[in-house]
Amino acid sequence: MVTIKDVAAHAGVAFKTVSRVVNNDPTVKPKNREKVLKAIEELGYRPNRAAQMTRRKKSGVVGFIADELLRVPYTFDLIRGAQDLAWQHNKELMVLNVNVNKYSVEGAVNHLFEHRVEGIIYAAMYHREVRLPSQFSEVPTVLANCFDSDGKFPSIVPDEQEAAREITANILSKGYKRIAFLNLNENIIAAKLRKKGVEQAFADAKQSPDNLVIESVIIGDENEERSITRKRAAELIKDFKPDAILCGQDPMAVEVYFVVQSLGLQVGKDIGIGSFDDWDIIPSLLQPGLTTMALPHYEMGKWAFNYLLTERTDKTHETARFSLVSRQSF
Amino acid sequence: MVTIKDVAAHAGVAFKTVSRVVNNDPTVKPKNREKVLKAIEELGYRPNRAAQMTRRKKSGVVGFIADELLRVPYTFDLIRGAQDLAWQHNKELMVLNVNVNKYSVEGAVNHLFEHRVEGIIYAAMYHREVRLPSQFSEVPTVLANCFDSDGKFPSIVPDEQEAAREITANILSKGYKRIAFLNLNENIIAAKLRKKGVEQAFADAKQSPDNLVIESVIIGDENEERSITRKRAAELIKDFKPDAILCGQDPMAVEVYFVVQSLGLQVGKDIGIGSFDDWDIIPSLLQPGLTTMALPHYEMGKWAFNYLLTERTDKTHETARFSLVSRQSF
DNA sequence: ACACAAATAAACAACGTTGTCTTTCTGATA
DNA sequence: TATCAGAAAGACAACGTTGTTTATTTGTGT
Repeated sequence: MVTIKDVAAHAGVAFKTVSRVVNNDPTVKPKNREKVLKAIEELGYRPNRAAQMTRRKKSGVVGFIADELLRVPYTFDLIRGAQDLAWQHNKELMVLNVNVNKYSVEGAVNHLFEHRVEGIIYAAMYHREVRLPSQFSEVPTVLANCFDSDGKFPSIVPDEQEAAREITANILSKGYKRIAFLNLNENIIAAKLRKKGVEQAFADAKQSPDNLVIESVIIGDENEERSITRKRAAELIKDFKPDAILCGQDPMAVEVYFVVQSLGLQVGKDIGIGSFDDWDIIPSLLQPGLTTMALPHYEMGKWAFNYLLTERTDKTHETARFSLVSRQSF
Repeated sequence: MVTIKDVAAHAGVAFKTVSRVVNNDPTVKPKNREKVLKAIEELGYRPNRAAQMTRRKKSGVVGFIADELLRVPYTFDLIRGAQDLAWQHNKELMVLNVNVNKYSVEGAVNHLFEHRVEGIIYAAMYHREVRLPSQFSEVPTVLANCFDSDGKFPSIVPDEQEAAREITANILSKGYKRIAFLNLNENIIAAKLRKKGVEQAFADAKQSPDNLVIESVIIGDENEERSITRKRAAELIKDFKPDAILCGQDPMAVEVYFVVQSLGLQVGKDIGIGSFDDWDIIPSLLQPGLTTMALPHYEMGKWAFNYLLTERTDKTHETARFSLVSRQSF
């Protein structure tokens, strides 16, 4: 590979002058700068990042540990958010996938340390509490879509409660009165908080809680879960007679669409449906399109990277707002 | 950060000895090795990758350019495949996302060159022809899920024709006789080849082409496309009366499921449905589960990385086999 | 105890950059 | 024209490692 010295020889200047040109040092005479640029062009010189890093003693690398991520499509937006900002600021984002079976968190952190990362973003696939090995305290670390019990690390998580409140308020404001909320399993944090949000919306709107049913679907065997969802949805429609159903996640809404159709009803007309996630193409695939609260993954990714960038040290615990993606399901 | 010299001082040996220990050089006496390991442990020393790279003149980095990738969930398996192999061989996979609006291919390649990548995998979101800028010839490059017109680069693409033949043969072998194939737009390579595969299966099984209808859905406005799919599916069921429908991709199958249900028919009983892609959770979300040909993205990613690893130079053009994921839709 | 080879360890240079210090230009002023 | 300050360019060291050469230690056979 062509080095700074090759360029210098070709241009007939000292190699330090080439370095100056490459780094936009203004103390290079235009004539020399031109010569150097020409030589760079002709030889196809590109600075060697590894050498720069060793000399500068700065890596410009931020680590991104994706814990069990990427099995759910939209979670990739977390990475995308961080990536976009990294690119803008001329930093490298080193993404490492970890999961229980194959790649350990310890291994990932070691790897990142060898690259002298200037910070680490630790992101979880779903909103949950995490416990990080002590190594993390050696370098600025931010948690995205998760938090640690001690509150030792700054973190950003989706504002579940507000999201649930917002979509419920929205449903109510359209005149729907009786709502069934098919919540996720309540030992998941998101489910706990969303339940509160839904109830809050009811209280705010001064609606009787008699018009609200909240049920949580136990997550166990996936196939079983699906049958249960369909069965419960059918029963609810028959017994409770809701005029709107709120689903814990978009895939659940798909089931409900099928149930509704099989009962000869029409979504958005006979019954309203709302949901959470904005899961890949699912909401727009359904007919009518599913109105859903989009998880703020992209924003969280950006926030996390920005936190590291600005070298903050406060242990803030931020929440990010979902955004309502309106289609025609209610 | 603690360096090799700090460790040496702490252990009371020459810093070169530490280097030897780190690199498993057998010419270190057990006693010294132990001292050094202890010092490493105590000081928390980690080799500096950047320094290693400059000295060794090898980066150990392979670039992965994801062209418009990651908007479709399963395409991530391309990366996963490459990543897994990279990890196994102690290499770095540097993934760069490019797309028309934001990140240019030229920019990505430059970036990779600065890191002195030892090879590049260029992957496309869907099976298609690509035209790469000349820079790529400077470094070993493999194309995954795409190919170049000149055949200058080795490439691996899914075996569309064989996949179509296989699933069609499968459908026929289960006793289905009349098949409607809702193909993708035929100016897409996959659609062209799959059409051949379906016809081949019919010929192989000595079935009359009268029992086969192939239609391609024009991809334009997404919403419009969906209505068209539903409309055509309904018409076909009514007029052509197929006993099985093969869909160009899983999302299309979702539409067909709804149509079938609305006609009071049951998938897998009154009518068989097959598809292509194995798109995220869609196939298992449907009831009954959708039998579909899974794209071999993971395998292609692995193959591409392995090609670079073994330093092959032949310009082979490989195909990767889909795998049939059997559920209950036919 | 001695020579001598083999095993081990140390010293020193090198990788491709950038930081710092020194030297050499350049041009304005007396 | 001589002087001098400031601009520009060069020389040299340094970053943290590994490759190579040289020196030291160790162990063996006499």
